[in-house]
Amino acid sequence: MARKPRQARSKATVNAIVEAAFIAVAQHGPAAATTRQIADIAGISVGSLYEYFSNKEAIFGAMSERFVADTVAMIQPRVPELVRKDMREAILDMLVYFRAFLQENDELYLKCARHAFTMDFEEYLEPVQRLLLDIVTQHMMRHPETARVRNIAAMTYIYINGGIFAVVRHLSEQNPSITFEELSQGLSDMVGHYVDQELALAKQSSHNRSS
Amino acid sequence: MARKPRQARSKATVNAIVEAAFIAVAQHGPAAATTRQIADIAGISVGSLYEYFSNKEAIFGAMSERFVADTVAMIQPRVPELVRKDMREAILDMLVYFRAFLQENDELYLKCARHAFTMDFEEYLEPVQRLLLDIVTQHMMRHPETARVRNIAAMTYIYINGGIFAVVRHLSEQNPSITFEELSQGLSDMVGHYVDQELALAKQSSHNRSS
Amino acid sequence: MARKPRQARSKATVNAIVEAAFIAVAQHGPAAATTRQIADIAGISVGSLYEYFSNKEAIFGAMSERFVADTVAMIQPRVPELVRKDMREAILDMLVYFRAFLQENDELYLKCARHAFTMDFEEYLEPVQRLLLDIVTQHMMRHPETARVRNIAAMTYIYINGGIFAVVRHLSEQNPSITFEELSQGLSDMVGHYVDQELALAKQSSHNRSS
Amino acid sequence: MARKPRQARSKATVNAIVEAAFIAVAQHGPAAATTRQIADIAGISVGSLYEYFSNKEAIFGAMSERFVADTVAMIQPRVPELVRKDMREAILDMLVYFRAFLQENDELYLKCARHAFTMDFEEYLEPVQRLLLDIVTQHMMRHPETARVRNIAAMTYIYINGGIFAVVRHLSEQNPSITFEELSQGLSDMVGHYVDQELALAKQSSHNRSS
DNA sequence: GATGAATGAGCTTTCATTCAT
DNA sequence: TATGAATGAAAGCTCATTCAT
Repeated sequence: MARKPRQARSKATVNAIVEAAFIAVAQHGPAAATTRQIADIAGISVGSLYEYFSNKEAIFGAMSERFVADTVAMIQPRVPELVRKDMREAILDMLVYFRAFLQENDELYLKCARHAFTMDFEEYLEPVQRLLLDIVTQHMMRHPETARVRNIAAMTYIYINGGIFAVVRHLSEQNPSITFEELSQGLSDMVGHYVDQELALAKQSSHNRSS
Repeated sequence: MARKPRQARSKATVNAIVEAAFIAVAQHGPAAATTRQIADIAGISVGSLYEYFSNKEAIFGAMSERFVADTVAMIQPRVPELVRKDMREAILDMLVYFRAFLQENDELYLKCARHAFTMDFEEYLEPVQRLLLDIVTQHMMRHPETARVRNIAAMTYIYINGGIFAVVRHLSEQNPSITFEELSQGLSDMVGHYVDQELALAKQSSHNRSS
Repeated sequence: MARKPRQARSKATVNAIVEAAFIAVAQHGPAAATTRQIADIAGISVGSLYEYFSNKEAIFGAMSERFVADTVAMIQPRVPELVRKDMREAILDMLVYFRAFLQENDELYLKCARHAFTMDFEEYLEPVQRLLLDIVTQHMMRHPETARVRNIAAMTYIYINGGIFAVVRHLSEQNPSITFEELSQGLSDMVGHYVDQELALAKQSSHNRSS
Repeated sequence: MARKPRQARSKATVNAIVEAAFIAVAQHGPAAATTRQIADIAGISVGSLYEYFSNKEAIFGAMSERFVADTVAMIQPRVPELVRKDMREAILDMLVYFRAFLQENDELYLKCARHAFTMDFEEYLEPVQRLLLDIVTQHMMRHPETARVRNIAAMTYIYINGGIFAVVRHLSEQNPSITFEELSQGLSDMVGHYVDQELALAKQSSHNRSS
């Protein structure tokens, strides 16, 4: 069982371990990353590693939490700016931010994200989902006309899951068949057009009803 | 004399191994599935297993190929029917087919697909992409007006990657926040609306140009 | 989980492992005896050891069974001879047999027995208890007068537990304060005198009652 | 100035460590009891523990000494009373005292004693032996007729070793085949009858000789 | 070809012991 | 003196791979 060392130094060590774990997983994948590697990269002994985490699984858990926290921290401060923008532009911006985030530190997060779908880290993803739903909600309040769009929940689900996966996959590919600009433009237009079309249909249907 | 029989038996054994591997991976995940388990399920010895595959990795490779081949074999015969249909309906049909495919044999493929994003099976995905692009192309030839839609490559890319992932994830979830019908309707509308909107924009722009 | 190899060779290997375990435990005690040591002594690899036993505990279990089986096998053929003899002589004989048994193979069993009280091998001891009780019963049938002795169960309990322990301890001591002859004579007389006294009391009491 | 207090505190800490060790061993057995546990239970740091004991082994040694000292301290004050009593009664009393001693503090000593036969604590047992021999000697001086009993040393050896072991084993059993009363009565009678029989034989033999 | 017992490197995890603070 | 984080040797156990039969 992991002892609970105090405060300052301990926090730094926990940090170092989690960072080392990201590096090890990026290099070898989660199955092949060993506790020894992680300890070595973190510059500590295996014994110390187990002072801070009760087992390998716990390290992976901390990685997920960290990844999610960093993702949220990256998007959070940009929310006000995003909700003010036009939807297509907001999505494009987010995709660009997301790409930069994944490519930081020699693509550390990107390399891990490739494997992340294996780890049961989906349970940790909830804060990200909540944040994105929050953005959608705020955006809708500022652009009330979009409230008429049907099936918002499904669209958000598709966009979050499919969008994230498509981006991660694209950035991981050696020779992608399309450019990142085409991809992000496509995602942005797919959502944008969908909303426009829904609004057109809504207007038309209300017109029909009133006539 | 008996030259074929030997090859036939070989093929049958290879088949049995790959099927056993699917079962083992579905049960324990790719990292925890052992060669012993696979051999046992296949009803052969570990020694024989290595007669047909040079190592565990090779089995995973064969699984990817098989998965892709089966996917293609499932869609292929329905292509004529699909390209004849309205786009939204065609997509809905494909999603239903895909779901049935993943859920066959006690969700054998679904359970494997959850982990599949780890294995470097993406490189094998190309035949599926080609098939879907082929469907799109054929569809466009039968519905020439859609030829004006821009960015077809990107849309297909997004749809294939995002769509597949969203479906696999959705089917794997215990308590999905949306129903499969909402998901498939969403995916179908997202593409359908996108195309409609593109066509509307195209018409409008050609109108502008001609005036 | 321990595979179950077949027949001949496997039986020999299992034997070798158990014997190696006795040697290792005799040398280092059960807590300090490692699977590596056992495998080395048995002349096999650690991997093989786990082909035959699912874990260290299982090896200890097999040791207990083996020890008990050997003990029974040593006494069993002498039962007819023992039950025919006078009680004191029978006990002396058994103690001499038991000593020889413990001192076989460079005191292999003796060295292990010292630690045996730790391992929960008491549950395996039942066959030995049953055998000794059987001897007592047979003896009583041949010497019907002893049937009047009270508290046979308690005496047997004390003799088995206390006697075995006293002998093991004595043989383990560097400088025992008494000789083995004194010890065995003492045990034999303790039981013999007890029975004689009980019979004397019984006779006297029946005499009193009849008068 | 403050010279004693330091020693006093030292002594108190050593005491706390030994008591903690008893608790840890009772809970987990000697092999599984860790220095960390012992330090935690003692309310000190591992570092301090090594200030007072050079290693784990030394703690076990102190436990043995303490156990023996406590045993002696328990019997010592009752010696005058015991030597005055009839032998059978004296033995019964001692067994009852011993049981109470083992069952004190939620069976702390009993739980440890089960494992004690492993630790080389036998070398420390000598003071107990000396005490019991002393009791026997004093008893004989008060009951001079018993001086004719042969083999006193062997009887004492058997009684101490066999008796202690039988009692510890009995108290540890879930479903003992005999009651504690039967056991203690048996032990007391075994010794009592032995002595009576010896005296009878001695009288008879002296009679024979004188005639 | 088929077998499966044998291998042993290598994994996760524990814990007695040390030593800078 | 007291602390407890750090250490790392060493334990139990697994499993991909080989090879004698």
